Amino acid sequence: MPKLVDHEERRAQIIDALLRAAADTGLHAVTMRSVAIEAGTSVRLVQYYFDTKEQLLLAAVNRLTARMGERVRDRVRTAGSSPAPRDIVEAVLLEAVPTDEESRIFHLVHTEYAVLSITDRALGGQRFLAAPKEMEGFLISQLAAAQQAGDADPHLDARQEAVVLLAVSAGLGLSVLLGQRTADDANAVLRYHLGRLFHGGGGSDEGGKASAGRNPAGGK
Amino acid sequence: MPKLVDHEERRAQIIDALLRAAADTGLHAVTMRSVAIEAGTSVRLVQYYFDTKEQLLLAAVNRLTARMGERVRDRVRTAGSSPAPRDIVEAVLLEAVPTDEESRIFHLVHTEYAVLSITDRALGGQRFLAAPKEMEGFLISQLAAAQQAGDADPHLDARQEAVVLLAVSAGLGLSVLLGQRTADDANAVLRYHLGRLFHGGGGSDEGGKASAGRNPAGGK
DNA sequence: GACTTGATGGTATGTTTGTACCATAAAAAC
DNA sequence: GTTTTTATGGTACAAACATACCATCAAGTC
Repeated sequence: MPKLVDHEERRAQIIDALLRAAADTGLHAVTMRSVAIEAGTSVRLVQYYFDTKEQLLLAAVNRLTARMGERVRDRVRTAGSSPAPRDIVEAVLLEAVPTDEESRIFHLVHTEYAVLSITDRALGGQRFLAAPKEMEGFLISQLAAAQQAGDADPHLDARQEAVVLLAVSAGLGLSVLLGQRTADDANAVLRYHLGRLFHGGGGSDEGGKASAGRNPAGGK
Repeated sequence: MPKLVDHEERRAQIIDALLRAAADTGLHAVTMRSVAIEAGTSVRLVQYYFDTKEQLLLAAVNRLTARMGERVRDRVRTAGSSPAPRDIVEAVLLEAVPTDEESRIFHLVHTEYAVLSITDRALGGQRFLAAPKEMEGFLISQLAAAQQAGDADPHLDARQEAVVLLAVSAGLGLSVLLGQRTADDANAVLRYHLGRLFHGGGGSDEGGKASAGRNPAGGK
């Protein structure tokens, strides 16, 4: 087997093993051994490609944030042929709600890293600041565009609405991870909120309040 | 010193030491030794009062959720002489935004526990489900009351708005913990959102959009 | 005053962790 | 065909951890 090997590919395999292990037992319980076992190799190999555990964890979080960015950009790109701001915003924010198993692993480990970064200053303390700020600016511009197109109330404060949107998205995503809500319900609520924000010109799911979903909470 | 000692008080002291340690170095890095040092005693004493580490962590999360409930009820109680639903809702939701150091410790460790509970099923997997469900019901009833009093648009879906409120509150609180936002800014955004939900009858901070705060993001 | 009990400290022990070291087989280079 | 990389496995080791065990000192109990 010892052919020449694509290092980047091996590293990616090991990092993916780490992500699975972290999603399964928690990031805090990830060890060199558990990663090696999950990857189906030896501890020595993990050392060979990442030297130290800290570097492995760092490489993993880098891959994670990079792929998170890709995911969001993919959503924007595939938001339809000539998407209205509402469609773009909806697509982007829905990304924060984990649906399939892969996205669940993704967001779970991402959340674990985010919380870890609060106390472990070594772990790129400002790694989780840039992306949200950028996203906030993006949402503001989309809201402003909708206002100018007459698809949103011009009296709204675009910045504060953007912050609210970001918080709703993150809060709903977290609640799904915590098992407090189904992904379907979270999606429905997010769309409901967007329906209150944008009028007219809205995506495939029309009608604002109408999309109450299966109302899993029952009557009261 | 070996007088007779109030066990509950000693346990509370040790748990508080654990909370401080967890807020400082992260819950994952808390050890019997670090708790003992933070509490100013020996490891043996921590064993004496909690036997095993797992029981210590469990006792801590119990104390945490209990005090969280107290905090929310305190907020409701001191929400003014004859509070309108908006005042009550505002008071309750603002509790999720950490302001002083004590509440920061509180919410940080609570968040760490919540994320930990996703993967550690031993840690009362359903411990973080009851409180939010109860809260959701409470918010729904407050919104319904406001609608009947004419302080909120009767066309709104009270349940979905309640879920949005919960998500906004959690999302804003998390963003403050992550250092993405100041507590003041988070409070202002939350009040802005409430201003959009309730009209008339509202709390001390009047005017909806007007409360833009110091706008730390600058122009665009 | 003798004795038991409650509260505490110190230390030993077995396990797990990250990392360093030794070994080797296959390919590449010459 | 020998020699040098490259990729991999196994193992050894010091540190840290949770926990169990031994010791002690001050109160209460009789």
